[in-house]
Amino acid sequence: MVQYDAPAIEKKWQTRWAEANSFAASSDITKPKYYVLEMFPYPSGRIHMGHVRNYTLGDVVARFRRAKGFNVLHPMGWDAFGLPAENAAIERGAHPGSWTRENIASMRVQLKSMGLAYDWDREFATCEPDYYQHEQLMFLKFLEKGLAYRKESWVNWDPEENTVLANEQVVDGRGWRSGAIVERRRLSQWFLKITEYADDLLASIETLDRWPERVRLMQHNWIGKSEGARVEFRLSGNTVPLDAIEVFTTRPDTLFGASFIAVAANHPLALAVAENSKEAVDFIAECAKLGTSEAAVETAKKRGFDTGLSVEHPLISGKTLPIHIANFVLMEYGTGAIFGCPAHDQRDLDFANAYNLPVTPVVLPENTDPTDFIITDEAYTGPGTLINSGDWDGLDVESGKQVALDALEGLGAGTRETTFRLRDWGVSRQRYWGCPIPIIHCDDCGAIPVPVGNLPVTLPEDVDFSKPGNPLANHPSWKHTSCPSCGKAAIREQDTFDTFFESSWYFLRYADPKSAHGFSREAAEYWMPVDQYIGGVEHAVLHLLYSRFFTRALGEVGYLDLAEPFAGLMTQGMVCHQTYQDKDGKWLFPTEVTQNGDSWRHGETGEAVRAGRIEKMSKSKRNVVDPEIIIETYGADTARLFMLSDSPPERDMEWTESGVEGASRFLKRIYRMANDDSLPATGTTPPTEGEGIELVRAAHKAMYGLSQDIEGLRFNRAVAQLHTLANAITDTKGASPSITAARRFAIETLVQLISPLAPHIAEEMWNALGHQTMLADSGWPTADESLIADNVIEIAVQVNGKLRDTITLPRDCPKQDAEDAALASPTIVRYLDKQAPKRVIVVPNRIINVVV
RNA sequence: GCGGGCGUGAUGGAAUGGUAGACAUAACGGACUUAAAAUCCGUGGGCCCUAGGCCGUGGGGGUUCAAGUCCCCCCGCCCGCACCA
Repeated sequence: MVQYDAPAIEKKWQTRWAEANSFAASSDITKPKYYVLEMFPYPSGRIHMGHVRNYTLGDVVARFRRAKGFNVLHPMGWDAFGLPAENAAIERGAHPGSWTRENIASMRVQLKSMGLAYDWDREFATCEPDYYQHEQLMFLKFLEKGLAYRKESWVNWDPEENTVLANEQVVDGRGWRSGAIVERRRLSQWFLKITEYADDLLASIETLDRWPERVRLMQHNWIGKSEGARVEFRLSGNTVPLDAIEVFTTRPDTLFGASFIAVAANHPLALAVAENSKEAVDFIAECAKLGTSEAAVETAKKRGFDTGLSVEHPLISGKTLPIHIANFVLMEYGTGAIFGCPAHDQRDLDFANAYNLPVTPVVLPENTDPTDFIITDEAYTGPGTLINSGDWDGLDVESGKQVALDALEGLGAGTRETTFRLRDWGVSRQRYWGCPIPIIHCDDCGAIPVPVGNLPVTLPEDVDFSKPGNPLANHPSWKHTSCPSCGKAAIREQDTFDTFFESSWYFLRYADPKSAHGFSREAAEYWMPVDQYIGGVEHAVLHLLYSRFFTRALGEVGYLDLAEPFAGLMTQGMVCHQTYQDKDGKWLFPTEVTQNGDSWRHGETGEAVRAGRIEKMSKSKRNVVDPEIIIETYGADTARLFMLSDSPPERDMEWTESGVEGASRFLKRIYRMANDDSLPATGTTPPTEGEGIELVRAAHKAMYGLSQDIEGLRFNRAVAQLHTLANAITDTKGASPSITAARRFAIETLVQLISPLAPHIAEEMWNALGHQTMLADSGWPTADESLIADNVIEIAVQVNGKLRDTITLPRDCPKQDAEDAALASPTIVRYLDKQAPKRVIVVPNRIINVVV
């Protein structure tokens, strides 16, 4: 009996594929292409199960398409800039560059052990000047076209570390490392004008028909187009150097219900008030501690500061509204000021209740008595008719909006306006490990682009992480240079790009990774768009939206002509595992725990262990399984097969030991089938009739079903097809020539069908079955559709929608015959109880429903 | 707070509005074995259990000949929110 030796088999075929360069994309652009891409990894040092899942999914698609005759591009590389490298530098003294490159080297070995069909010749790392120099040029071209600009913006500032913090580094308002209270600070930063494309990015979501609906919705909401009005409220006094406040609203219909004006803490009016008020200064400082994230701002308790100033209501003469500075108004959205209508906006109501401001309902829900309609702590945001609104009374909300807009425009107090929630993309980061922004600051000439001939601006290698702050700013010489315009001494920009910059065009680089121009137009236009992009749903908005923007911006500056970068998108779910804690609440690794029936014990101490919830694998909860150990123990094919079984790819999956065992057992089982000495010789023709025919049909059904399932990315069902075929092979007993010929055919089919999922064992079995050619080069079997459909079908018969009997009928039999057969069934006759059926519904080949 | 998703046997899941639970995992029974593992065969939603029947897709309502699937309301859990990638 041949033993299934996964490590030996996997090593053998990985070497063969590499020697034959089996998975290199061809430059023959006359062939139909297929571009499969998985989101490239950050080189953290070791692969985790999320990677295994992601790359297995992509590999199945790549191998399947290749077998079907496509010229497949399936590349891999490294998203190599980022914060963890700097943390390693601070915590362990490692240089970000060497730390990253070592991580890449070890992860590459791990990835290769998975047997992924990558074209490794196209690999690159974004931290190398050979990559990032191109984006420096792209940035300068954006700048020329006005797609990049500089403005002041807010950052989280850690006063102890003298550094800018990412939102994730702010924990409960404090710096994660220092514990110091984080402040908001204004810095001058570079922005890309993504808002220029807001309408196009929104409208084109329609064309992304192979994207998950939820991602399209998220992008839609993120862009957040809202139509409304800009309304001017004139100040009634003149104690500040401003005569009016501009407010953006989507609800001009509720203007009569306005009871206050609220401005952002960094609104010009707030700053003007602060010049003469200590309390205002304190309140603004308080708001600055909130952090910069939207979630922090919106979940914070609504607080405000009454400036003592007021504005005139534009429609009600003599009425004034107080102006507050409020912590829930964002300067980045709209005009940084709102009018509060507490009755019909929850935030405004919370605020009004806290500060005793009046609440006037102006929209009455249908079928409600105005005298009973009182707003206490729940705002009414639904439809209705206007009340308490002068001439507008009786209008419905929608027409009220139009009438309000006309009125405001007539009075010169407001204009129709469309705003987007989408903000321009701030790309400046005050960090070392990123692509330097190619700008030189001159006292006389201002911000001057580095001349194209002087690119790339490379990072200095000798940096010091022991001092607080940005090492690029602390570097003794790197920043000093001369102004390209006037020649005087000048200073380099010390900020680097957001790492989303690199990932916004890497898919283009793969098309032509050695190009001196980033990528060539021809290669990009042949390979793009990516036919199937696969990655985590956490990228549903930012990375995908930035890439869509980049594609447009690069088109604008002449790099290519492409509507959308990713034609098909699949977002995979997370890999989860049960969590375990000991009696002290300390998290335990699954390898430390042994299960005994329903209870768990610590493997060494024998102490009882509490098995907790199934959660996303994370280092902090220790519920992780190391892919390397799984691959060593069971083999990559087992790991891959288990990843694909059971859970649909877009859903979260649970990693279980028994599941891995099950996948391993299945592979061993089919390995035995393929090594069966009693099979007839290679090339034996399968029977076309007689006793083996049912097994042949089962093989064709599997070919058809599995191909459909892979095309539809339903890999769990594809695995079920394989099980069903394997079971059919096992169930077919007998040794007649017809049966053994059918069995060989079914086993060969099974081997071909499993090859995209478990490629190494498939090659080995193909070889054992007597084939000299590599399975990877053997094409894809096509089902004979005449063998798929059964000739007789079991059809359910319902009485009043309840299943009462099943009858067997020939396929596609006439409706009347089906009805007669159903009504002749003794069971049905009994249910009819001698009454004539009222109605009989016959759905051919499916169901018959008798209505009594 | 806003936005998005998910909820079906003990478990992961399957099901163009048409026989709910394909396929697998755990469990149980049997065969083989001195024994165990492996392997093979079988049982496998719940209840009343007699042919048979009743109830079942988070909860409640509705549309339909027919609802896991469509519509409305509610509950629970998970994810994202612009400097993590």
